[in-house]
Amino acid sequence: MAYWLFKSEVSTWSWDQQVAKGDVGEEWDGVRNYQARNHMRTMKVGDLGFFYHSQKEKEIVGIVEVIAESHQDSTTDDERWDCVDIKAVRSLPEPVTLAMCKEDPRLAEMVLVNNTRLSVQPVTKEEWDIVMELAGDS
DNA sequence: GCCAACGTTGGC
DNA sequence: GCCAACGTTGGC
Repeated sequence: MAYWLFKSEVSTWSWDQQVAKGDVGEEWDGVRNYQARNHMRTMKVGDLGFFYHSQKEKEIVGIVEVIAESHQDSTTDDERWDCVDIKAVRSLPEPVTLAMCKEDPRLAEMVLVNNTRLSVQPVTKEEWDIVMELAGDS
C-alpha cells in the first residue's frame, strides 16, 4: 500500500467538490505531465493520498483513496493520457500548510517541498505519518 | 504580478 | 540528438 499527494487549484477542482462526490469519487483528469501520469499508473485501489490546494491556500486539506486504477482520461482522446479515480475519505482535523512542511526538518526530502511543480507525487510512509501528526490526527 | 523551475516543442 | 525558445505552474 502506497501513499500519494494530489495537487489542485481551488478554482479548478476543490476539496469541497471532491467531498460532494462522496463514495462515487471522481476522475483525476487533466494531468498532462508524464511524471505525474506515471505515478498514477503505479497506483493501486486502496492506496491513500493527500489532497493539496495549490496557489492561494498552499495546504493539505484532506485524505483521498484510489478507487479505480489508471484508465483513459475522458477529457481527451489522446491515448498518452490516463488517470485514476479517487474519492474523499475525510478532512484533516487541521490543514497542514506548505510552510509547516518546510519548517519541519523531518520533511526536508518531501517532494512537495522540493519539486513544487509536480502535480501528482509519491509520499513516503514516514512523511505520511509526520503530516498526520502535524494535522493533529492520531 | 513577478520570476524561477521545469517541461515541451521545433529548428538545425 | 542537441539545444534554444517558449509556455506553464506555483511559490513568493
